[in-house]
Amino acid sequence: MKPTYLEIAVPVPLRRSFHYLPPTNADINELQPGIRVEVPFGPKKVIGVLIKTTDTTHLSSTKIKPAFRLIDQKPVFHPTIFRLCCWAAQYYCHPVGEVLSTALPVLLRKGEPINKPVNRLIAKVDHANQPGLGRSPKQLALLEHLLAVNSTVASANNINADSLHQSVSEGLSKSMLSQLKVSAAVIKALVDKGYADWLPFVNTYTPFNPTNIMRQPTLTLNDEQSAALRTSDKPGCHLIFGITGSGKTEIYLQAIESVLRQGNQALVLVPEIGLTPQTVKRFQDRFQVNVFALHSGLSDKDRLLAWQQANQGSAAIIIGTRSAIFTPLLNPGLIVIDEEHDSSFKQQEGFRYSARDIAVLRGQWENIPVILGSATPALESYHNANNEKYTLSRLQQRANQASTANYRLIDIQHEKLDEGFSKPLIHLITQHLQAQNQVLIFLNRRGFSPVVMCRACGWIKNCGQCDARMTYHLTLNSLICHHCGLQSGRPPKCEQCASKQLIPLGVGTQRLEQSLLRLFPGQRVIRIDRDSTRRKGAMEKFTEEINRGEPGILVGTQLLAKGHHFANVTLVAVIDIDSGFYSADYKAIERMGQILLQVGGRAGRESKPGTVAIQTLFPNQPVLKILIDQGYEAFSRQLLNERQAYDLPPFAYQAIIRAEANELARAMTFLTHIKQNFSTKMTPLLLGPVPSNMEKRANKYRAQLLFSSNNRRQLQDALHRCIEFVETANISRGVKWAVDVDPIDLH
DNA sequence: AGCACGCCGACT
DNA sequence: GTCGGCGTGCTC
Repeated sequence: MKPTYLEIAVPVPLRRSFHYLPPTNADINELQPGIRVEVPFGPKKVIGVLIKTTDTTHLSSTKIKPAFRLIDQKPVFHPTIFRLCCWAAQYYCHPVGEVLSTALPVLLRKGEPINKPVNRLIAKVDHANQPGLGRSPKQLALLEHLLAVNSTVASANNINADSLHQSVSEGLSKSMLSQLKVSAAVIKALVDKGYADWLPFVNTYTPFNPTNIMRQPTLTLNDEQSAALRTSDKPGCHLIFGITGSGKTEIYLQAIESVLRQGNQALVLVPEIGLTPQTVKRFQDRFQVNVFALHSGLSDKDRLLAWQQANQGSAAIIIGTRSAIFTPLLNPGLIVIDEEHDSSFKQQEGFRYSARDIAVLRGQWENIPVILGSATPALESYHNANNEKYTLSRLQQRANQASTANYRLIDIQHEKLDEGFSKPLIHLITQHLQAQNQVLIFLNRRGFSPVVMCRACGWIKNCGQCDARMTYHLTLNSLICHHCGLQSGRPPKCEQCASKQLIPLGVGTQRLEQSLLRLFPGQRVIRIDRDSTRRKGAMEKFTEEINRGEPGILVGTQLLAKGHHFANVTLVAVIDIDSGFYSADYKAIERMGQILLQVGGRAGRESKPGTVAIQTLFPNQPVLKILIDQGYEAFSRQLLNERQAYDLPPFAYQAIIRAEANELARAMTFLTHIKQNFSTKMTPLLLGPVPSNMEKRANKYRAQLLFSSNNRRQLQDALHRCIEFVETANISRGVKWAVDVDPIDLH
């Protein structure tokens, strides 16, 4: 018999697999792709994944080592997830070992068994009427509990560890006992009397029961919502383009409801902003099933538990951020991507995948519907809907009868600004406050001022490690670089001419907060940005205070635009929209439009009409006018026309090879080598290399080479050839390089 | 990515 | 004379 070799993906950034001999005592039937294998790798032991077995190898038999052991009997990867990972490794040009690794919960990555037996206290008698318990009420109660747990029905709303969901007829684990507040002494006494004992127990989960899934009744949908729900219930991808407040979540809920009724599971992806607590709560309030929210505070153990229950069909709904797209589902029924335009669905480092795009593919492979929802869809999604790759449902009414906000541009070309505020805006704010309403001030720039300048000679404090100015932070009385985190004290004098006249130029949220307190004495001002909400629970405290509804002013960055609803805000003021117009990045305008509508959507909920006031130097800017006069769809069409004219995505496919080094020349030379090696000049187009927008960042010089083509296949071929070249030709000394397919920012 | 091997400066 | 700096190269 020919020897069989194992082709193993090892979690290292190497774009190739490694051959091993099977462990000496391996059962040939267990060699299925997707099992974990512990192997020697250099001087270490690592956990790899079996890609496949093969009868041939290019290696001499002296080089091949035997694997230590097979960790799994059955593949730890659900077939679809395994296939998705292999596809993603290819598509995103990322080492397959690292891709597989990101798709697994941390504990499984480390080689934990999928089902680790846990010791449980189990009754050793079949009734509680035992001698010696008459004077021990607590022991008797415990024994009765151990015998009675059979009939216990797990509460569905609790998403904590192993205390529930499984049938508890087989005893109680340590954590369950401590939740029941049973003392160690009582347990010990019962064990000593021989009525109970600790035995290893393997958790298994059974698919949830699809009867009696509702906790709250379904709401009535309006015509638009009903149409959208009907459209979205078939396999395929469905875009729900609904203005803020149009009731997208209710459609998700009802789509999920019909999936659950068939005994199938739903996977919901949300942006990275605190998992939008209100959304999660609505799911848990509606359904009487296992809802797992994969938030950042979860322990590795809880994460594995959720993964297992999803994998075994007992979790009915899984809500998570980007990486949750790799959660296996026994009975997949639906994938929902909420706020699908959100950039957090694209990982921005390492394995740069788009969870949204992977979701669409996963839906195809599992033959289930995928619902993408947004008030401001990404241009590529809208484009796909226009091309009938996705269905499109529009929701243009606010479900709760609230009127839509009216937008108003404030021309500040001839206005003298008082710490960022124009006179008309101050007037408007005063009116809304006097009417006992709340006002939201939006500025996407934290800190006090983005520039500190010497009045005498014009010197500006720059970051020593980046090509960037340092931002002055009032609370710390120091300067911080927002790109690398470098912090330095406030300079006492100009470092060029020694003048003491150093002035902060420009406004950030801290400065707005301060001037609001001066302009509107006695008003409460709440600032919400990354600095003020860093503390755990701070955001919750703020939202609670805001929702009490007393008049006041909220000032903050885009944190304010995401996920939170403020019912009493009637005026949203946008301080500086103009930076979107002169950015070098062609996607800046799209993002500007999205953020304008998202933040505008915070105004005028409930019955109070809302106003959105926008300060701008360019009140006649055509795209801005289209957005405000005709809405986001007209705005999207306009941008798509421009993208088409310039052959930009979604009309072309792009990828970037990024390089960073200690000197710019090194990074540039590296990329030039790649380009020169690539003989075909026509397709795909190679642009650059060019230094990145911020050439120097955290003491590294960065450059990039852009690939652009109308043909995805050709783009992929070219990329793979270039990577092959980099890995064989010895040109990457001192250069850190990475591939970004479908980049969302071109910096 | 790790980790080892390997060849040149400041120390008991 | 050694300890250790991180440059380069390999991992089945």
